[in-house]
Amino acid sequence: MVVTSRDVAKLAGVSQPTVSRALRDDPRLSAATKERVRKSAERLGYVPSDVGRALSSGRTRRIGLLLTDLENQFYPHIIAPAHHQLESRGYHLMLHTESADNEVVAERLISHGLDGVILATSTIDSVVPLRLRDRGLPFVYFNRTSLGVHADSAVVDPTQGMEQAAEALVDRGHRRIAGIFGPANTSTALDRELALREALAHHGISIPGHYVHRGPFDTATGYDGTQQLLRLPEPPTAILCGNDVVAFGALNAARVAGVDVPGDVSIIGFDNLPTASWPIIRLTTIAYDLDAMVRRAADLLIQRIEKPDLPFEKASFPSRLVVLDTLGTAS
Amino acid sequence: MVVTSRDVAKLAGVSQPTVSRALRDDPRLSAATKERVRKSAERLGYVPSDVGRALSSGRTRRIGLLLTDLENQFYPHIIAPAHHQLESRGYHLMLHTESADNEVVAERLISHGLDGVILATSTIDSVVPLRLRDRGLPFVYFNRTSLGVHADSAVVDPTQGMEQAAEALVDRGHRRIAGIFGPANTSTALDRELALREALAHHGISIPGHYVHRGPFDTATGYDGTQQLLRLPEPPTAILCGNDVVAFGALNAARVAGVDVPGDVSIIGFDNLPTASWPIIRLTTIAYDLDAMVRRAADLLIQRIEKPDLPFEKASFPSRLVVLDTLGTAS
DNA sequence: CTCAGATGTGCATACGTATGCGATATACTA
DNA sequence: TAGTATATCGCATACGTATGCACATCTGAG
Repeated sequence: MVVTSRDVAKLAGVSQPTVSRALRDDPRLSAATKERVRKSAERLGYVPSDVGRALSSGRTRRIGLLLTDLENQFYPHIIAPAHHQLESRGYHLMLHTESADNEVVAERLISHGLDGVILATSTIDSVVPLRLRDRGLPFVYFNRTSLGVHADSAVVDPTQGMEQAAEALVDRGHRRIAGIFGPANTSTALDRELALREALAHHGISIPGHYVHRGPFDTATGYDGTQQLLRLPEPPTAILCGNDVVAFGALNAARVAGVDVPGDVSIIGFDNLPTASWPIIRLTTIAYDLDAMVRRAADLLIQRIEKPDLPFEKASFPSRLVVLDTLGTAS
Repeated sequence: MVVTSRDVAKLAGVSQPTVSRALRDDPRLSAATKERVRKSAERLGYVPSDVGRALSSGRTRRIGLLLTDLENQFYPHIIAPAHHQLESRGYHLMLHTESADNEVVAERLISHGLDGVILATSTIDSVVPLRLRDRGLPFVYFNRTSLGVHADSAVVDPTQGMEQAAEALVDRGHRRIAGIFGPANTSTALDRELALREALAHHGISIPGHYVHRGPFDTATGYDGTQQLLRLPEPPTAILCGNDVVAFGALNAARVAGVDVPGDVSIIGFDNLPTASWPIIRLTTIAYDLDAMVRRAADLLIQRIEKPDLPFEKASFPSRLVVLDTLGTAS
């Protein structure tokens, strides 16, 4: 039914191993033989089976990208650069979207025979990294890291961005500043909150408890948090959001509440998604080089796969404030 | 190094095939043996190798989803339902994002040993369907279809939605109606354009050539097209866009041009993406049940895989107009 | 003319699992 | 008690490719 290397071998008058070697351009074979094999392969429409290859070689050249919540606008933007970087280095991307982070997911990743995994939605208490480590399956943290299991990582350093944001806010007279952060079990949420608090502290400002909301990195979190903040007797004049998607929710809540942005309240995001700079949105946000970060994560993982004994590396990417229309002076 | 079924067999004091059967709950084995094997497997942390399983059984239970351009807001929304539907039927989703549609892509799909493929970004002249058919690899068209190769498909019927849009426009006094459609080599672009033209014809309206733009289903197409339309000596009072993403671009162009929506021009999209109903956007658009369509595509493909001889089926999903804020009366 | 070295190819086997079929033991029937 | 059916499991092998090693052929030097 399906054409195998044996069929090609028969047609070319060589052995099956010779077909294998010829198509992978083994230097020990003569040019004439290679050519003959190639011709035969093409004539039969032969396509090597990755499954056979994987079983025999013990490597699949496939790398998993573990995500939750692809509907979140953030994640799709890491797929294309990851795909390209991996392809350019001879690996294939295999996307796994799982809503949970548990033993089943870990088993699934292991059973697929991946050469490595990029973890993009780890929580600090994820179980997946533990299982992968036990199994000896290489992985890299992207964006978020986990506690307990050390590994290579590519992350954002929110410090500079938050310092610039704090300064920009203070310069415009803001003192009542609120934060709608991500889930408390993610490293990104914690890092950003800490960076913001430290930056504000330099200006003698702190964020009181009733100005703090936390939740998943989605629009609902931004919407609900903003709705509640705007109802306070003394609402904040600025809201810093855990990421752009949260900020979009905040913009929506402000619109529904009839509150002008940035006239009545300023809103700042994080990630600088393409959507943020749409003319109908023009969100002020904190930017970093997402593509470079993705490529770095891919490279770190491949390095780990090919040279397992190197020390772990943490690649940190700087951030900066991008001022568009949702930042104004305090009323 | 890695635990195999043989290791489990040795520990449980049975043969390797017995391990295979026990873990897949073969009714021929005694409950006692199964239990003993399960215990041993757990103790060793055994995870069956998909690679070995695939080679032996000839099936991977993996289904590919072929996409281009994941950065387009539309595509991420089909991944989650596809994933869930396939998992519920014992298959795994493997995402393939390719920028092109060519022989290389087809070979890649074939070599991966997939059991089937969902084609979500076919053009009418795609080569992939040809190769898959030649290879006997089952596939289903999602959303877009291709000419030449017949197969199962799940698509939108734009007729009702376009009729409702035409009526809504005419009722509001619109006569100068423009269209920014998708690429001329996609079935969706053609279907929608045709449906719109027919619907308008019922009201005695036609779309003149200078009111028509075409391009990829992205924001740039909507932006550029709208920019040009608004510059015309007699600009249209309404613009119907090939999909929501194009419409977002149109909204952006109107904003930059200082043109009020819907005061000066009405804009209508297609797809009803979550973003379309954001309070800061509130795009009037044509909706359909995207999730159901995805699930149907998955089911059709699985049916094709498991019962290859059934006649091809075309699942068509109705559409309807959702009126929000970007539709107004003609000025 | 012989032999070391280089070059090119085949043989045997391994990878991990699934499955047809046969073997053994047990239960049941007449 | 013999024979048949049933339950339970192992043996042998297949799946498609890669790779260590042996073998054969050829080249060129001494």
